[in-house]
Amino acid sequence: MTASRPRRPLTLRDVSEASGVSEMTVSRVLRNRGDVSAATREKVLTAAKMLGYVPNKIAGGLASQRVNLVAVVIPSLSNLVFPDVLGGISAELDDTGLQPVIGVTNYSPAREEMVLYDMLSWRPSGVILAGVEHSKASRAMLTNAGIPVVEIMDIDGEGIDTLVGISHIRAGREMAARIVAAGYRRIGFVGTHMPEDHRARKRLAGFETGLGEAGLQLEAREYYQGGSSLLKGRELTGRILGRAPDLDFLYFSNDMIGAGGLLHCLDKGYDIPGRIGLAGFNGVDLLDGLPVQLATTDARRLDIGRRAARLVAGKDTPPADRIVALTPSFRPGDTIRAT
Amino acid sequence: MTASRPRRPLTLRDVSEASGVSEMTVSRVLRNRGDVSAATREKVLTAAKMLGYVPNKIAGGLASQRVNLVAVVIPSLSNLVFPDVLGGISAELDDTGLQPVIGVTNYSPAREEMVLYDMLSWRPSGVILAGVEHSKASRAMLTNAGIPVVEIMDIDGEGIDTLVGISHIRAGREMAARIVAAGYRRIGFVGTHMPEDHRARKRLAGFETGLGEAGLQLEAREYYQGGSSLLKGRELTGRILGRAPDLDFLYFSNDMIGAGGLLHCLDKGYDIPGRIGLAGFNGVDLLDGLPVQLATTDARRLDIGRRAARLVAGKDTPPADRIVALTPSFRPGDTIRAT
DNA sequence: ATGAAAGCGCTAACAA
DNA sequence: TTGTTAGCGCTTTCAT
Repeated sequence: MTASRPRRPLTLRDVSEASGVSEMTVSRVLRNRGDVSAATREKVLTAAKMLGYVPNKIAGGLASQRVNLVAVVIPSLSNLVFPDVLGGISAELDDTGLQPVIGVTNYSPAREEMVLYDMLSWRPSGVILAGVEHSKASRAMLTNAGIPVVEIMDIDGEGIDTLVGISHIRAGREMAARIVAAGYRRIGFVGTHMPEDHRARKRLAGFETGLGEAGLQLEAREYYQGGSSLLKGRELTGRILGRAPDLDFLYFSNDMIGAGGLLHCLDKGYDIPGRIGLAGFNGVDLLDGLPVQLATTDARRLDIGRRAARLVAGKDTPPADRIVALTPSFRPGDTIRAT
Repeated sequence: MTASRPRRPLTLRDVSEASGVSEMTVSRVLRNRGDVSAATREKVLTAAKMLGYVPNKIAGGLASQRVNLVAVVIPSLSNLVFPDVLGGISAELDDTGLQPVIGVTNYSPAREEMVLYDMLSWRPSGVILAGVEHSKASRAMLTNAGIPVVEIMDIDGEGIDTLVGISHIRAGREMAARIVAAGYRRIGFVGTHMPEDHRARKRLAGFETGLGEAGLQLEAREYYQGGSSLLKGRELTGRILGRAPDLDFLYFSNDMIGAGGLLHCLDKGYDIPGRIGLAGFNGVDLLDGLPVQLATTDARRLDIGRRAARLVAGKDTPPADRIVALTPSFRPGDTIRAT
């Protein structure tokens, strides 16, 4: 038995009248707050359900000065890594009454600023955002918001409040060390050329540092723009090996183009990992079924999401130094010689 | 020059006092509404920026009874298709002042109900949600909300308000017709077993209808649960061909497991598309670099997102029959014999 | 072009 | 256990 189509959205008052109970008590029942007798409770719930009442959180938020939203700001949804992070956040927020609201910046600081402004105007209970590089205005907004702010993915830089992530500089450096230890010497890099993808940039910087520590340097680089796909990985790999045929290792800025590169090398019949070795970054499960498994670094995406969520939810307290540093783990796969 | 850290969030009143202009005029400036002299305008903007004022949309929404949010409800983010849909929505909403808010249901009707309840309690200007199958309560909520409701992806079923999508029944049926026309006769299916993935179910049903019209039927099926990956596609394909080695075609419920199946067949050295043909569904670009291109059907994800967004934004008016039917397009790839 | 008053629908704080 | 009152920060409406 449903009520007929209302022209005006229902309010607490409607439920109050239908149940013969004060608005305040109705409010209490609907929020499970305070003591309400079982009988009243029943009456109210029945009336609310019959009318099809949906509370107005706009009004509720204004009155209580409290909003159960957590702003989550990420650069992209099509980059495979972010859905994983969101999964971790969402899982950990599930039993807290907090709800994530997602904003996408497309790696643009200007857009990030707009998205933040928009989200903060809803007065969320906390903010989780990717990266530590933000415009001055963004930093100011976040500082002034007076709510927990967790910057995720990257811990190389100055945080606003709390950081949760891995060091990409170190991840790049350690990959270089492994590659050198495995005996590779003529090493090339294939990666994105987005100036705003700071994490990719830092990995490369760390990688070059690592090579330098072994007295080596990058022999060739190939950059691309836009999203990553197998096809692009193939093309770029063909190109870099065309220019520098004697490379014996390729480091890719992510698994997707790394896998494309791998397919190119398989196509050409190169001996992997003997003649040439390959490594990507992220640890994307999606690609696990390829004929040969790409070496990579697991970026701990799920854990990053979880830890960040626990912090904004108040389940964890931030460490004294305000940095939660996770350890990326190396996955050898089949594309790098055993040391 | 930034103002010092405020303990209390800033209000219009603060900007009003700092600029010596009434709250009302400040409000007008900040929303570009009504006539305000250039001088006043300047004063207000300066004051607002200096203080770092961020408007309170909670209060604004309550006062104006208008909220610039569009609820977007989808089953999953890790399924590659939804980010594409979101891309279309986001692109089309960009110049409307409307903002998408994403909710994820994990293919659970109960969760969909909760997500909807939650989102509707923020009084959004419209709702876009995937699929036409919803709980009775969900339908009631949406009907009573008094806002545009666009159900996307699927047009096989009864809509609440407006539908934008493709017919999955027809997509399955047409794929069957092509396969039969190409001369394949012993056909198997590999797909998800989620009872709540209605679109996959309908494609299979349409596919079987199509086979039936040619006097054929499925020779074998292999179901799986959970997400799709290359690895899973490999395993299932190995399994189904183990059980039914004489199959000459495999229809997969999506491109990801289809690609896995393809890799398995390449591994085994099967003649593709001679000895065995393969087809997936969706038209996912990500996989374009595989050694052999999988036949598939482009599900028009981006267009679906765009058209849905145009409808909720009022850029388009719904057709008389309230159904925007898009035509999925077949992509032959290399895994199906030429007709 | 600008301002003053009222009130959006709810909840905090207090009273009964 | 239930009810009353005031007011959250903004926008609508009307006045000037």
